Amino acid sequence: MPIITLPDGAQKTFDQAVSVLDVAESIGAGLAKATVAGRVSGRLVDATDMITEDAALEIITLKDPAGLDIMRHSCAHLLGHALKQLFPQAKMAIGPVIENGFYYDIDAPESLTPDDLVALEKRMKDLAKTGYQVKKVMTPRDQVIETFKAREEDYKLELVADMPNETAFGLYHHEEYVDMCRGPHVPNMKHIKAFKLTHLAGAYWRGDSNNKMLQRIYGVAFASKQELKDYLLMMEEAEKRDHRKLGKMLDLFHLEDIAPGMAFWHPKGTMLYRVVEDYMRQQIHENGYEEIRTPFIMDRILWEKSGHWDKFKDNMFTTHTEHRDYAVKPMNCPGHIMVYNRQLHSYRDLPVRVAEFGTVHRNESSGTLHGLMRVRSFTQDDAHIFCTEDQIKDEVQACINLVYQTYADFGFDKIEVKFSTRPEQRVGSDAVWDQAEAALEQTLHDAGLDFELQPGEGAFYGPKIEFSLRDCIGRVWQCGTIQLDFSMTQGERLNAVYVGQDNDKHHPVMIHRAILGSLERFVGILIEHYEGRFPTWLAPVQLVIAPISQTHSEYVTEFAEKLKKQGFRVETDLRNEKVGFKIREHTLQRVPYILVAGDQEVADQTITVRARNGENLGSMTLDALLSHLSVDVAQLGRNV
RNA sequence: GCCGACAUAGCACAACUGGUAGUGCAACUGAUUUGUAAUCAGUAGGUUGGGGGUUCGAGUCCCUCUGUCGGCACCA
Repeated sequence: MPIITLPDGAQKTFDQAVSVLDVAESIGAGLAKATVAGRVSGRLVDATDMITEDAALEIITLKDPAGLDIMRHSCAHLLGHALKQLFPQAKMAIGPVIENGFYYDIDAPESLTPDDLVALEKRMKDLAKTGYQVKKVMTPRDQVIETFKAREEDYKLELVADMPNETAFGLYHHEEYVDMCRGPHVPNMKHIKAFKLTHLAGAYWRGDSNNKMLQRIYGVAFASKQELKDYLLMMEEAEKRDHRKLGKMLDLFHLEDIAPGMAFWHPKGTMLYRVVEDYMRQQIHENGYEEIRTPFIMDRILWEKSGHWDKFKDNMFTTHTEHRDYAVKPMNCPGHIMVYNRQLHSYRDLPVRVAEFGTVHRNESSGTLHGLMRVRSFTQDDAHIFCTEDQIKDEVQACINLVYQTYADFGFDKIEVKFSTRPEQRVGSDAVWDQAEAALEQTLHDAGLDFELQPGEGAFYGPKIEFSLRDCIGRVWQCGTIQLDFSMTQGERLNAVYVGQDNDKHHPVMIHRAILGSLERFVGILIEHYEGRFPTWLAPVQLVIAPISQTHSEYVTEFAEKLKKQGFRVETDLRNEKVGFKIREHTLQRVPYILVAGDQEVADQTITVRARNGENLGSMTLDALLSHLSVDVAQLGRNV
């Protein structure tokens, strides 16, 4: 006689075991129709699962984020159902839920084409329309194995073998198609109303590059057709923000075959890059760092000592002259230790903070390259802090603060934080790693930051905190990082020392940190974040002045000179064109202000100001314009 | 690196099953002297990513290399 307690506190008593659907039915037919699953005492269950004891029950519909995920997961099964009808030889691997949708990895003898995707989607729609019931059957282990053997589902069999302690598995019967899943799933395919297969890609079985590459079919699914439509429209809009597209359109940079993964920065892109770099330079000078510059190419011996040669040589470019082997630096840390080591340091000197806009080269595998986001040559706003163990917490905290302050100035408020611990390939003892990981994690907790733990993802020399931003279509890119390193300063490595209070020599702890990370990547993210409509302080060209006719050219040129003297980036457009034509062009080039001068302005000694959004700010004197601009520039990227 | 797709003028794109490589914008020349998102006319621009092959004939078919795009693996 289960007593079911609903979220509002209401209780219902039943004579016998009931399913979630039964309870929903008892409340109302509409609710029953909308039910996709249930949450019984906090655990998600299928709508058809029986409740035998007293329980708290939440009925899950598509309005619930969990319901949406369940439907997406079922949509993956629907894909399986359609796929096996059209491609009976395909073997199903895994089909999980991801952000906004799902994918299914399959092993098929033929390569699927975009046309196949269209056909699959149509079959899925047809199948969903029939509104068939999904039957869940908890099936004993040997019977599951028998079922998948008969169906030659080798990958499912591997999955079963992977769970040796399970005695029974949930098999979901979608008419003739059978899939195995922990569930829950929708009870009826009528819940799947709005989906689209988006793209095909390769993916390794179990994410291991030693395994076979399967074909992955990606899809998105939403509760309603409208939401799907909105999503697709949003993605279409988002793609217009692509930094590679805007980089061409706004003449910021280009890439070419002759140097894959290395950007050619054009004058406007270089200006943007420099504004970012100069901002960061000011930040480091205000925060107690000293700027240095170290060589691009150093003897291989150094890299052997630092541990890079051992752990990182596949990604390093090398060169040699006469009888010496060199490597192009993939990181700045060894060079920074060279600078640190030129002096004997007292504990009183610590922390020593050395910073460099360090250009590094890494031989990234070809398939990883991606516009400015993943390149082979990039400049880091890198710094290394040499300090005592007692100083770690304060120094890491200061770095975290600098990250948040900097990102806010650039207009970012959504920052994803990750904490990565010891990888398999590493230097340093476990005791040292214990200490380093504990120190970083404690600081993260003290800073009150939510973070995602990434076990095994740390650098080879130490654990790291990562700060990531998203690009226009939601891909996550690591930007800032704080890494703790107890190893590289040791005697057997690069032997950095300081004289302690006890008059003995000690090895300092080294904190590797970058705020923006790669300037290339950060600028790429900025381009997408602002869709090229940079706030005035960042805009490569802040103002363009156009005369109404050529008789006003001299006035315009003089006006521009005055603005330039005040440090503004201003261009004149003296071309023999109509003002409407020029406005169109400079608007498309996203210039923050377009200034126009004709007879009226020359007579009044003013200029007419048009903002980027098309708003007419009226005629202003030079002084009025300067004060308007100074307010605009001072807010940086905040409130933009 | 792996799977798949793609590569045509500075840019965006055309070119039926193999049969004379085009259009728009930009560029250049000239006219126009312009008041807030495109003034008009003309000119020039290409070893169709590189190499090889099939064919009477290749942008188109095949092989190969390079690069790009979407993922996967990688990401200090």
